[in-house]
Amino acid sequence: MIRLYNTLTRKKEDFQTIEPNKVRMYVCGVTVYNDAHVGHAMSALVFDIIRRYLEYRGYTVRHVMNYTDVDDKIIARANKLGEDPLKLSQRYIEDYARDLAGLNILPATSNPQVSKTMPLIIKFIEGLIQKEHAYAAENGDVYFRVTSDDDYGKLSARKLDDMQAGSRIEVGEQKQHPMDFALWKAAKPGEISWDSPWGKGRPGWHIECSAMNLAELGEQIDIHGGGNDLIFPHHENEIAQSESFTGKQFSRYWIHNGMLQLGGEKMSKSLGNIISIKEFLAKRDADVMRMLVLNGTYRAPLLFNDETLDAAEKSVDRLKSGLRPAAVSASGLAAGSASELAAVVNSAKENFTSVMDDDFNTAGAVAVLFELVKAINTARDKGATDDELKSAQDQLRELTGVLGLRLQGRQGSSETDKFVNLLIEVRNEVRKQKLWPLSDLIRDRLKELGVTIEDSKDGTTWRWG
RNA sequence: GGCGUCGUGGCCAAGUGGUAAGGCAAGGGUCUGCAAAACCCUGAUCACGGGUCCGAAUCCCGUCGACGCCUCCA
Repeated sequence: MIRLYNTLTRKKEDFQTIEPNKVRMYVCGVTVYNDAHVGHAMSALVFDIIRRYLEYRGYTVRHVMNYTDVDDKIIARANKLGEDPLKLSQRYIEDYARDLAGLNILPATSNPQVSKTMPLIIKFIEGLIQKEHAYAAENGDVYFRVTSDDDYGKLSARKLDDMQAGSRIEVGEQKQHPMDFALWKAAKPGEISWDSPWGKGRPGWHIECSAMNLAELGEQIDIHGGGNDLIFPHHENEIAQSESFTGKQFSRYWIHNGMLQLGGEKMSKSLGNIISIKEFLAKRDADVMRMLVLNGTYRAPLLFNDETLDAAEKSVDRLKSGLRPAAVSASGLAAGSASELAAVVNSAKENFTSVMDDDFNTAGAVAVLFELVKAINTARDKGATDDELKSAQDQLRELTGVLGLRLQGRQGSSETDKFVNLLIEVRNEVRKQKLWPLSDLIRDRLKELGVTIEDSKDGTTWRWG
């Protein structure tokens, strides 16, 4: 039984899907107006890991991630660049998809866009007006009436009375209550707009997700996810809209990831302390970012700096060490050692599942994998053959795969490998003659070229990386 | 100010009632011409102060501190 922490109840709960063995999961995507940063990567990774694990546990996951392609910032950027806003956002949608692929994140089952959901959004708003949960203002804006929703504030644990102090009304807004929020915004001159019963305009931020949820997954979903900075107001307002519209519970479980921290602060576009996914991938392997996330708790803040990244990189290397082939001199394991290895392999899967079932405890899961690595390496040191290592290494590959780690070493071409082998051969001759300075020179120079040499009493091995 | 999350060894970080997983770093050792890798060994009583309990890092109260939200935001 999987248990997960539900923001709605602030407790861990048993995971029960609406339909047996099927999961309807909606995760808030990004607003596409410039390069996505590693904070977005964290969120995408968290839900990729959750999705992979649910699939590993036998669920069919319908994973929807939206793109907000109509928005103030997109319009502002497009105006600045003299570009059509929808073309601009389309460009960044493709760009983000590439970033995610670079991070080995599985494509969502579906990626709806606001600009392609207009008829349903308008229908949704009309429905809310009919039920008196919303009202059109004279200027063509439409607002959601928060006082019409009895349990408004339940997700973020706020009460309307407590919130009014901090709220504000922009010039030109015609709200009946300060906390009312826009479902539809009347177009300003020159802005991209769509026709509606309230005149030309475009949707507010929150309504799109409610509408796309309905279109893609139906009235009720199992999991709704996103960064914890979306709890209020975005997700709170989504609940208000959807539940007021359908009269049913919207999402059973709400999962929120913590924020990536850069220098003690949340990384965000508005703070400007940004490292883009592209910049990251130019310097480090995708596995490093994933390991950074895996080593922590998805709900907690995640420290992103050279120190934590270096450690993550070393951790990835360590996992890879378990996949190395048998020693050159491997002559087979003694019976006792073979059964020790078998015992760890047998318990690994069970332990892995048991910790992951507990609210996706990836840090615990990684610890299980390190135990497996240690057992494999110990067996190799004791003379295990490739054959004897196989089932353990298969297990390691399977479980790291569930977490989305690739553990690929750098590859050379068969051409370059020939030359490396030649150099190793020459070096071995040099070593026989005990010409150590020359031998070490070859090793050092190859290291600079990305080839690591390891000598043992039984021979020399090498690898890229 | 309000609401929320959290405070575990040098760093990252599991564990949420029965005497503290794992990774990184550091030190010692085996192996090695040297190195690297791998393996073995070495370290914390869990922010602080009260309380509940036979027993608490784990529950309750308080203090201090950090972060997030309350405005766009993964």
